[in-house]
Amino acid sequence: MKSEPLKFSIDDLASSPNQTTAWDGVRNYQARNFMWKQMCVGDQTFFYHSCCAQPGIMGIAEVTSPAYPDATQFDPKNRHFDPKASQDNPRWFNVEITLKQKTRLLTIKELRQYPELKRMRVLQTGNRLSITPVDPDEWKFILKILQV
DNA sequence: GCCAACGTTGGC
DNA sequence: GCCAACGTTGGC
Repeated sequence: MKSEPLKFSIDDLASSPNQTTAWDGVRNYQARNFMWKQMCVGDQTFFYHSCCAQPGIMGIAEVTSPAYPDATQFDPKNRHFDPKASQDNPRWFNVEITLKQKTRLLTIKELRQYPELKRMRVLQTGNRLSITPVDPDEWKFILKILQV
């Protein structure tokens, strides 16, 4: 799961109540569907910093709530307000995630050096999805690199 | 349903 | 700041 550290960094997550946050504001259907239809409570995710000097994996978080309607879509004052969404027919959903641990910074540059990760979704050219699935093999391999 | 135009993302 | 890539919008 990607986040721009200037907007919401891993330290922001660490200092959130219960080290937990709603992953709201996602306005891409594919990314929404990953949260809505594929994520389960207990799933783990890498927390990734994007759009910064040193993009890369910063830590591990866990999904701690099922998907529910994203509250920001109903709030006209919120920048993620969606006039086409209604309480009866919400369009956007989010899960909540909880920080499990910070890791060292594992940069995109380093990630790209491992042939084992060549097919990793987040590394593909032109990938702009803020949420992408990680293969179990890729997951295990990265844990090994991080020695966690 | 097609497709051009436009906006956004994100690495560099 | 540049630029490639891609999603969305909207006219037809």
